[in-house]
Amino acid sequence: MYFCPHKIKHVNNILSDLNEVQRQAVESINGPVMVIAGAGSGKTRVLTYRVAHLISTGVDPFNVLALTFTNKAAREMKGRILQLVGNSDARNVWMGTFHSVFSKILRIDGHLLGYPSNYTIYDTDDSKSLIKTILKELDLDPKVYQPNVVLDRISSCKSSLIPAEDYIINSEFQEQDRAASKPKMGEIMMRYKNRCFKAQAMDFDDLLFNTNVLLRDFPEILYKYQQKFRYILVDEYQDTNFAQYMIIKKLAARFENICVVGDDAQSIYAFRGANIQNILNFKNDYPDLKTFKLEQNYRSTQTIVKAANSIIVNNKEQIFKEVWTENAEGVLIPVLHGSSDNEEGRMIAQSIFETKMYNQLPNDAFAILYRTNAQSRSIEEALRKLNIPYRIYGGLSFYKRKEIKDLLAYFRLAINLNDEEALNRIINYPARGIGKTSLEHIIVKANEENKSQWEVISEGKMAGINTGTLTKISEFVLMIKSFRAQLKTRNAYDLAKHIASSSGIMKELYEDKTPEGLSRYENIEELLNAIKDFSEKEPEPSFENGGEISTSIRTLDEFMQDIALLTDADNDNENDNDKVALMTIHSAKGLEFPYVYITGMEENLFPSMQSLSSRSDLEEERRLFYVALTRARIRVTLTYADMRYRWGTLTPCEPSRFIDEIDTVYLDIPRKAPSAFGPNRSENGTLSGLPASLFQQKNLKRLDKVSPASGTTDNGGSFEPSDAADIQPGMEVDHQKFGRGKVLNVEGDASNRKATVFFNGIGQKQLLLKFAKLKIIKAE
DNA sequence: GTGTGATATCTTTTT
DNA sequence: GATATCACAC
Repeated sequence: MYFCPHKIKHVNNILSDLNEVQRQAVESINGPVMVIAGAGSGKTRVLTYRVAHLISTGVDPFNVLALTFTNKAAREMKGRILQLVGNSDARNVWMGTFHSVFSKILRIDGHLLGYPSNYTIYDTDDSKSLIKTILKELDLDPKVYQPNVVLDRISSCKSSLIPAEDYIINSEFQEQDRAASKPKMGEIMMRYKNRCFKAQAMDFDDLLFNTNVLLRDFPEILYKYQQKFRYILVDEYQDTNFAQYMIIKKLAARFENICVVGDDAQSIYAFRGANIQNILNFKNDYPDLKTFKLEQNYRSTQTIVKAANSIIVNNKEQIFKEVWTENAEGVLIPVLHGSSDNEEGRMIAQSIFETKMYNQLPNDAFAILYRTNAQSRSIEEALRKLNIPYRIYGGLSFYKRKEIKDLLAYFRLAINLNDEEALNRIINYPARGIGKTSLEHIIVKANEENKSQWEVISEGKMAGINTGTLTKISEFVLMIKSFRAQLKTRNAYDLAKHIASSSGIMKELYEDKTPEGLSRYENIEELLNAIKDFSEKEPEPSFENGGEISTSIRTLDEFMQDIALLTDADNDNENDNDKVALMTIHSAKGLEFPYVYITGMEENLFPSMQSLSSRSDLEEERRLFYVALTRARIRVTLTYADMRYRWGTLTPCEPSRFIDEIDTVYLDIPRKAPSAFGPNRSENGTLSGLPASLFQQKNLKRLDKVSPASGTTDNGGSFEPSDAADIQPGMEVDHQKFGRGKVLNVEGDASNRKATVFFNGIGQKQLLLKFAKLKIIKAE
């Protein structure tokens, strides 16, 4: 029923875009497949084409599961597949992060484990705060049992599928904990587990842990999902942990149509339990495995590819492969060196400014990468001084801001009355006279009588609390109950607005006239706007309702499920995207930019101090550097400083060993430190180490095809935009930055006309025609 | 019970 | 430099 001759022709055409190995990997749809994909070798391409190919050969999209690590990757992939298949069937593919897909499974079948379908998801802050409460109850010193360390331990146990019950009786662990003078670790773990369960809450690791339990203990459930997910694809397989490995193995056991894609050289999440052995040993699990190695890099210049290779050979543990490229040799890697972190920032800003002017590039051709989020400040300052617009990815997410979490806690508590962390957060915010001592009474009573805190306060009988406070508590209970009563009847936006004002949060923030208070108020408004958008959006078809689009109202409950696993990187503002990107190297994984700056190339920072003690940690840092280098298409610049503010004081720094590890023939080290503002000339007389001839080299054309960002310089002044009023749906248009695309939709009145355009290889963009320069190529 | 100011600790990296 | 916790005055 999915047979459609037209579609197949379409996909066959696309197959001709692929190189031989890529095509084989896409076409081997039956049986286990492993794709070892070097950086920039078209890994995402293989995955998306594979899904498209599956669908076009008649596989029902409902039977396809594609797992990624970030929401962003999932969304991009989905967009590209929709484009390839040209059919909304593809919407029915289950595509998402491990955590989001498993959380969905648990919403459907978690009742077998005793969880309601609207269980709460605790984020790291909730987990830490619960640990602190437990430490207090057990009268343990938080300096000995640092919440971070405790949580790490809990987390890595769950990632390795070790239940707390096993941990606490395991003599080896007891030994270790005694040696680390943390003998109560097992007890904390048990308590943590029980408290989460009582609160009907799961933390991030529980989503994996419990999914595994579900599939392990309920054969009929396992059977159901095995039947459903006949074709499984896993992205970034090198970053899976043991729990993820076991779940995938179980799901794939029946049909063994499993395709994992990864690059051992880019494994950078061992610190949170990723097990590189999963990819190294994959062939032991599936003897008739087909392995494909993608070694041709289409992204970067020869210099970058070879420099990256010269780094990674320093690692011992890896699958042998040789990444190569046909691209132009390109420019050497400039190494800039400033006297302080502030000067480092200035040099980067200056270099971007010059490169941008010299080559007429947009801001988003540049990315600045760093090891730790704290490094962004000096760079931001320098960019601001030169009026270079930038955008920070990661850092504190919108949903982690205090005011946002406060309001969300009201929603959470209304949805799940047992959500302890939410309750503790808001029972006295805004201040209503229920203080620390009262809360302690409540917690003690709840523990003594083995009740939830909500049960205790809703019964209203508490010794040791004065009657005035009791009244306030019962008012609070009544308020939450009234919110709860409206969950199913009002749409998300109406109810959210109601809660925001009648909880007193709006008033509290409105009265705060400091700049921070103002911005907090605006954030709440932004959240409400997001909920409004959500309320008006069509619900996605889902597995449970057979893909049917439901017509019922969108509730707050649904909104909370939607955002529980979202991170900052997910609210992309499509309209203002011409900005320099600032992010950690970790969050740059999977992305590419024409020009990349890797900053803070200093010992103890990159590689980080903590990694220096063990070889495997150092190797992970080196892989991280490899990832950073291979993000760049045209030029990568390394920077470091002699002095840097750390913990508020100026500390001296040494250049990173990683600079020495790069073969010097690929480096461009200015003989004398360049001045902060003079033109930044290197030895061969080129501006910022960039020969003008770079753009005339014929091989680089190939790069231009992949992403037109740099192609704009080729036809410099010849771009003449068409009149915005002439743009109509169906037209083929050219955009200076995004290249060719098709107009899908146009809306809004003359001054505010907005077009939705699908750009080849980039995806769907919303453009304000007032600003976007589009040239009509074909009028349908 | 609330609010203010002083001080200790901090920094990996993310779902 | 920023945030979380603590001590003390209301």
